[in-house]
Amino acid sequence: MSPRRQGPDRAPNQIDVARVAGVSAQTVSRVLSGHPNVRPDTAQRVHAAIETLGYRIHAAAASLASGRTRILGMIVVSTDRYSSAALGAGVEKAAAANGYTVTTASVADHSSSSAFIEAFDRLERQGAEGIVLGVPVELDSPAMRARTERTPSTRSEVASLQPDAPLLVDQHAIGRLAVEHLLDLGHRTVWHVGGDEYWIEGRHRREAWEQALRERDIVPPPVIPGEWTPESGYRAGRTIAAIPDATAVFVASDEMAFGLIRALHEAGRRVPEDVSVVSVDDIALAAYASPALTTVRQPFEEMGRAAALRLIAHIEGTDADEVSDLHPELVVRASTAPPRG
Amino acid sequence: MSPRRQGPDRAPNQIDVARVAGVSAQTVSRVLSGHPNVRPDTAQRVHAAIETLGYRIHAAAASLASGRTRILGMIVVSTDRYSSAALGAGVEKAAAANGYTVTTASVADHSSSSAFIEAFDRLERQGAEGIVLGVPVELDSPAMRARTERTPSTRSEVASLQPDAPLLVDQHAIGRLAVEHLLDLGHRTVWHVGGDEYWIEGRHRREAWEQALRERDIVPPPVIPGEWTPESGYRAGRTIAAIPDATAVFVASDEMAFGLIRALHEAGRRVPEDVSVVSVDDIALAAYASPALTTVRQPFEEMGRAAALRLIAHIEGTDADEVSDLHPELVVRASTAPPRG
DNA sequence: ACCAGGGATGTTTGCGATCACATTACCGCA
DNA sequence: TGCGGTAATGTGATCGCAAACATCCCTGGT
Repeated sequence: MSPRRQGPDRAPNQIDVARVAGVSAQTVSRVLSGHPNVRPDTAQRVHAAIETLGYRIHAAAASLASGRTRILGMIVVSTDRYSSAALGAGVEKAAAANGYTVTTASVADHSSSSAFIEAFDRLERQGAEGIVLGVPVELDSPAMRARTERTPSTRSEVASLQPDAPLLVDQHAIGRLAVEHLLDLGHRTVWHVGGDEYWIEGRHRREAWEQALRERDIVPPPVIPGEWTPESGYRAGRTIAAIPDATAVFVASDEMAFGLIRALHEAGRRVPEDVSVVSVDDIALAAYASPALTTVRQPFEEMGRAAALRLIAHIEGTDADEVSDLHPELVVRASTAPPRG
Repeated sequence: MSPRRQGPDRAPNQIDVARVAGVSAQTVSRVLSGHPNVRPDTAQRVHAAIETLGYRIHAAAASLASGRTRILGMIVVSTDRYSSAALGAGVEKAAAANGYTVTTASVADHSSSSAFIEAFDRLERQGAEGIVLGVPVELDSPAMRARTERTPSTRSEVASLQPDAPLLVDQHAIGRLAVEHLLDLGHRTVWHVGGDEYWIEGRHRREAWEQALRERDIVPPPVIPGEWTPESGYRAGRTIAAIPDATAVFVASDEMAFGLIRALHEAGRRVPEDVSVVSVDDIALAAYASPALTTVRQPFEEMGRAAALRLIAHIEGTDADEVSDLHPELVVRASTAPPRG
């Protein structure tokens, strides 16, 4: 793949292999693609020739000829957010297991929609046969619609491109699990520190929180805004600390919970004695916060895996063997307790 | 890139564009590659034709013809470790800024060397013109040597492939910074919770710790082993807690520090009053630990950026404009204090 | 012994772009 | 007016592989 090398030191191709093995190039191709109708001893000779020449298939040539690239694209936010990393690992693993490679394009969080389009185009140019969207994208714009029609895409958190399709991991269930745990402990109401409303997950968690409260005839207090980062959690914590009768908080991510709890401690409110906190994700550090976080676990790697498998099934026209539903799970640790008194 | 489509609905190619614009395909190619000798108005017509047809260049065909792919490979451990994620973001960003795309291969931590080789081969087949190694690989084996000779590679943490080359971020400086901070506070000695010795960073940090102690005529106490994870930090913390006169610890990563501090607290040792802790990385959550972590900051994203730029410079034969040295930096927060008494 | 059928292999063609080289158009200057 | 030189564009060959089609040979049935 290096600039067209001349002379005898250029990379060997199928013709070279064919010559050494004493067969035609087509037979080499057949051996490589696992075609059934090749005599075992011929295949043997071909493999030997491949070995001695150090031949490796030229992916660009193969995909030009076949029209297949076996490339999956992935668009993620360019932060070190834990969730993106784990999700990406899941996608990569599932792709590799199915003979696909993954190429990544990252965009800044809160990017303009044109930045997405550009990332999408870059991946399409590169030949991506399907794209995992690990970012909040408006899929309704004409530009995005044209693209998602052309190459199949999966929002990592959404089961399909149908706007009303169930989420890959039920975000409403997450909110419900958190809120009901707190109410069941005896808290009168639950405050909410939101994720970024720009993200669909953030919106859904808030909606679920509201709904769960309303079902018990509780009027939801105002949402305290956040944006996933520990810093924003800290700011929200100062707000909460100023509300004397706030005894229970549902915060949209573990990383925000770290900031939140710090702010509460600084204000002299103990967790969980004075304030109970439930968050979402269950990152590796959640168990090592002070106090250890009660949180709703999301199986990120599984989610990435599921997204990739779904895409691949779509690409290859096979039925997506129904990916086992991915259920969020409440992990009770030390940041929640019944209210005092 | 979808399976060879027939008929009039196939994707438009340069010939189609040429026809619409009333020029030859070669001229279209020239316009696309920014060749200087094209009249502005013809370029205009070509662009218009591209727009109306929705033409997009076919990367596989282009790279087959040109011998260039502008693909960078990246091998990372398939964990959700913060450092890998941030590093990857840096690589991606720098690559995109230079017209390269990044394809990723992940391997499990502690993989066999054959797993690396396989990942490397996958990336080479895909056409990677250079590979960023975000993993600890033995580069000395014949198999790896053959590969790194063929396609340029950069260990993300190493300045070059020379075994004795300076590290991209001076790992020895990290250890020195940490140890000297603690000694300057008045501690008699410093214990060390190691990162994984399988990783070169882990080894270097330990060496620097030993050396810094010896320079002040202190005999290093035994190393307490770890493996980057918070869990291993917790285990190490129980060990430390059992050592009555341990007042200062240098732990090889922030994530381990969370576990370590938890274990110390459970054993009734306060941080920093009884034990001071310095770690490495300065992840986003470090400031929100209890207590906030004193740590040696590594600029992960910059490191990724630097690795990518260095590779690209190598590929294109231009001189690597000397990447500004990446200096680790001690961030003093609340986990360190002078020893009592 | 002959033919049908299919397994094993070879030959030809084309994927979409770029490269090297050929050609044409145009300019300035003697 | 004619000539050289450069800018602008076109033509054919080629990259490495796989699809489609063609060929050959062997086997088994009658």
